[in-house]
Amino acid sequence: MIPEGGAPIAQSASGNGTDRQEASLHGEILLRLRDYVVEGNIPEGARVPERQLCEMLGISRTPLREALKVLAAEGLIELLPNRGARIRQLSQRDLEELFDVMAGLESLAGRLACEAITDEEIAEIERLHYKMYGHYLHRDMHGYFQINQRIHESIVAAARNETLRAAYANFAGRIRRVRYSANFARKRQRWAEAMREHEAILDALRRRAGSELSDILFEHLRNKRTAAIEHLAEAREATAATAAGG
Amino acid sequence: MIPEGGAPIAQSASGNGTDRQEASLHGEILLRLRDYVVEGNIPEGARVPERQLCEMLGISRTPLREALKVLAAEGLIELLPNRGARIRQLSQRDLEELFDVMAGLESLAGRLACEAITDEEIAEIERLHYKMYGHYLHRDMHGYFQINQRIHESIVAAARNETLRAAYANFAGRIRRVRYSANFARKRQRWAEAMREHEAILDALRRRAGSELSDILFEHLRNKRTAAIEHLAEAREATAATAAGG
DNA sequence: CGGCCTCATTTTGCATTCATTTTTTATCTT
DNA sequence: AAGATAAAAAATGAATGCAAAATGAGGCCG
Repeated sequence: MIPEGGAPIAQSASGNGTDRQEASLHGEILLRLRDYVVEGNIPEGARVPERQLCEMLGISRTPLREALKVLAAEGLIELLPNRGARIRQLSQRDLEELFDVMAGLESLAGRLACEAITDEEIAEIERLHYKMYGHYLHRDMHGYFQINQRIHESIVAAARNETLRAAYANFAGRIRRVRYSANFARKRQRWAEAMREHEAILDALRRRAGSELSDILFEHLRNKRTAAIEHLAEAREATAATAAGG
Repeated sequence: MIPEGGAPIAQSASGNGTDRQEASLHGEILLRLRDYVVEGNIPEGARVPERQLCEMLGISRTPLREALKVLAAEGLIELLPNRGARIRQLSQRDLEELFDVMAGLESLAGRLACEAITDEEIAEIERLHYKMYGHYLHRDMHGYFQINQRIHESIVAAARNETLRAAYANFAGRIRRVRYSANFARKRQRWAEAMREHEAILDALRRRAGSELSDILFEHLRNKRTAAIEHLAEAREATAATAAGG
């Protein structure tokens, strides 16, 4: 007997760019669960009872468990033996490591992009850059961040390396929930720096200076990391205090 | 009823460095299957009937299928809908991409290593380097390759980034079977070049010149890639000819 | 004689069931 | 009353059963 209360399955969710394997229940479930987790719909460290998810998704435990195993392999959740699944709690160290790996991958993407990028693609990135500059001038954080992400994705796409793109998407998914909250909210100085770095990125890209671009991208992401970690540490302290204080 | 003909389960195989999750049947199966595939015990593109694997491993299909899903997520096998698992056939393009990603990760590892590596670790790598040089002088390919791999692993270890190490191990596993056969068998010139590059790597490492080391490592791996792809293309042509010719 | 269609067999996908382990709760002891 | 203990409830891990899809064989038609 299949419970019918849950959400419909068919609507393939719009995703984070990782591999899509449609049409098989567990594949569909995987996509939906991944997005669900990545979007941050479940609090960190929270237990995820299988039964509940089954009802929510309207399926039996078998395909669900298969999907959970994959998500665990991707690093999104933790699977404690005999104790079920938990949303993976990222320690500060984990985040530092993830940011560094992302930096390495983008650095690589920039280097490869210089070998293959077309003038049209560069023009498109320039267009995004100036649009982003507009958001910066208007202090529109949300718009800025969105375009910023598109620029970085464009660079990864220009690398013409599907394996790299998939790996990048995977790591991006792991830190996505943190990344959203890890902007230089009030740090205007850092924001200005980031803009300058982006100009340098564009410049190196125009000149197809792969090695140089690689360096700039790494440093850029490194600075992002520092800002994000600081921000997150403050946020966690705050929530810890709230939790403790009542 | 559990068939008892198969191999015993308990012996945790020595592995490729990816995450270990012992003690749960599917975890044990995952380790064994991964090693089994990585070692190249199954020909490329071959179908792997679940039933047969179940008998071989002495388990039911449920944990096996969970393990297969994970291996597919890791990129070691392919899971065609309703058509079962195949050992993933790596196209030449796939290999190029994989080598580039490996190059990027090692490049990153070198950069990070320069920030944290101790004098003792450098000394250890130097020791390996000279040992490798000995193998080079004696034209001992196998010994050379083994030490070479240990050097690269040492650099990754020195990066002090567990996330990076796991990703590196994953990608290394995917191309392991190819890598073994992808040496500069008769190309003595390339071998000499590789030795020179290794000296440059050591030099940059001693000076903790992260950005420079990053460049050198990338180029080093890039050259390796070229050699490997060429070698593999020849090998595939040969086997194709053999298969066609009878 | 070769290509196509139909049917039997095999294999995969999923649900259900059984066995263990964990977690909770109620009771008992100190 | 607090802690420990044991039984009950719930959740996980694995196996089995059933339906659907794919593969292969055999016959039919051109």
